[in-house]
Amino acid sequence: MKYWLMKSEPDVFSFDDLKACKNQTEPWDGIRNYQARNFMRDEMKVGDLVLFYHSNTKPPGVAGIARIVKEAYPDHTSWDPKSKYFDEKSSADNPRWLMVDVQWVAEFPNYVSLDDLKADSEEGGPLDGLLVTRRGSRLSITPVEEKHFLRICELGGIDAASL
DNA sequence: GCCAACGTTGGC
DNA sequence: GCCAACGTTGGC
Repeated sequence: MKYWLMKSEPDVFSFDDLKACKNQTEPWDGIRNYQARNFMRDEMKVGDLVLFYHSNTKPPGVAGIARIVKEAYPDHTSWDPKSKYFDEKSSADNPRWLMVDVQWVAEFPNYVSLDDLKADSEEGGPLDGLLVTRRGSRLSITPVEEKHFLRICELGGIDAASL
């Protein structure tokens, strides 16, 4: 099993929004970055756990845990001219973009802010090497090492063994 | 709202 | 295949 961090702007789609979805599950559409797409296509499996990160908000940080419940399949918004995610180079016959289905799992009792993450990301710290705290990191889907995932659960106040 | 960092596009 | 121009992300 792998671990991931996925960014979403809460004004667009928040962790609470995911909880309110039918079956607490929603397709993660709109990914238009090849590196992120390739992670979904090549590495994401059902059962992988996801840190749900709120970007472009105050403060940015991890709101809780989600889970991959459906592996990569074509993102239909990419060939819908009415969608803001429309890409004229994508079609149903030859889809360029993919999405996965994500299910809400548990909210962190303690929101883990970006400052909290940074505080542990210094050299030799428990989150040393975490991609999201690297300068200039803009990738919306990043892999997370197991030890980092466990530490962030600890900061969030959730026993990872209970997931 | 600013802007640094990074990705994509397209002319050559 | 290079790289300048442009667009986007996302913290601040």
